[in-house]
Amino acid sequence: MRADARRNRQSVLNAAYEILATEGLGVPIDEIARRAGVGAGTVYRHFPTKESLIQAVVLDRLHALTEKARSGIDFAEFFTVMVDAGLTNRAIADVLAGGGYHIPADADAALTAAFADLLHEAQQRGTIRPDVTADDINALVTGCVATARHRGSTTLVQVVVAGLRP
Amino acid sequence: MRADARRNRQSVLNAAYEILATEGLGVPIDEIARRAGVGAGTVYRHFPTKESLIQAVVLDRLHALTEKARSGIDFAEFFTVMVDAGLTNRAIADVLAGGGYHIPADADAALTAAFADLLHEAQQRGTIRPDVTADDINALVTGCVATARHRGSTTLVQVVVAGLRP
DNA sequence: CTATAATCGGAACGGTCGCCCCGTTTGACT
DNA sequence: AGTCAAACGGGGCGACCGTTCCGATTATAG
Repeated sequence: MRADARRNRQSVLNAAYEILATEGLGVPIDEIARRAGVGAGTVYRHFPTKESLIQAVVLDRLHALTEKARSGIDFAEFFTVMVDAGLTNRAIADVLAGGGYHIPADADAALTAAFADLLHEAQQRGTIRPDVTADDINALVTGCVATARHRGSTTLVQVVVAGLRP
Repeated sequence: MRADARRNRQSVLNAAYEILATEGLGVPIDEIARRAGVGAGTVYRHFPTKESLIQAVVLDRLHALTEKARSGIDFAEFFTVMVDAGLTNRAIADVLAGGGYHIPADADAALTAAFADLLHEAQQRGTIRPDVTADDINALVTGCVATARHRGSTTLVQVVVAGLRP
């Protein structure tokens, strides 16, 4: 690959990462291009569709979360990790909320599976109610993120964690 | 007011109510007009903006919820009432989720106040944790609605209600 | 019945956004 | 240095949507 192409690709990724984190999935491609100092056409050469760019930016975040879930972390703590991820990165929050764009099945499934395992383990150990599913948790994360965003506090997390006990 | 005007106004209201309930706030005005059997211009004669039409359709629902909150209902039960409202009427869910359109301050405030009173009372009586706010509950309602929509169950409501106890 | 003013309908406007096209530039290899 | 394919960029297209406009229509008063 040509040097300028590689450079531009990286610029686009950096710009996309920053803007998506602060603005969410709604930003126009043109703005990402402008911030990267390239034309919109260049963005589309490297990422054939907006969805693919979003994936490129978001996937490693999801992988990081998956790893974290696999690291023997306490379930309740992992819950706060996910809320933090959504708070820090608006694109992540949008993705977790199921906001429009499609995430490739394998990555999504990997996170879901790791997450489900963690949940299941906690349920076996008796620290988490047996009747909740990974989907439920996802919704709760989304709710916590939404509240925590428009005022400071994260007391909701404690409420939810308390409710998750048997 | 001319008879046909009144008739059309009612048609628009009916159509808007139905479609907003099933599709949410995202439906184009043209579709509401089509369903009402009128032109888009007619819709705009009666409701100068999409927001005003949405208000006309949604406000009495909010008032109904407010009354319910004032009727001495149990707090936990009221929680499920709100979730049901969001499940039955997608527009309500969108509004509760703070989805874009502006609801006039007085109606919003009335619901918020009634809701806050109910919450406060329950907290005085010791059935609800003292450190949650009405905003928190709203987020939880939204989360519950989201989950309950894309699969059947409403176990989340029980989780949340359990978590809300001191 | 007729005049007239309110009402109607839907084509058209303006703005936004994802995506494509193509004339121009530029990096890399000889 | 010269060549040329790869990469660039930004104008433009098409779709969508809220809103407006205006010629056609129709209800109603006299």
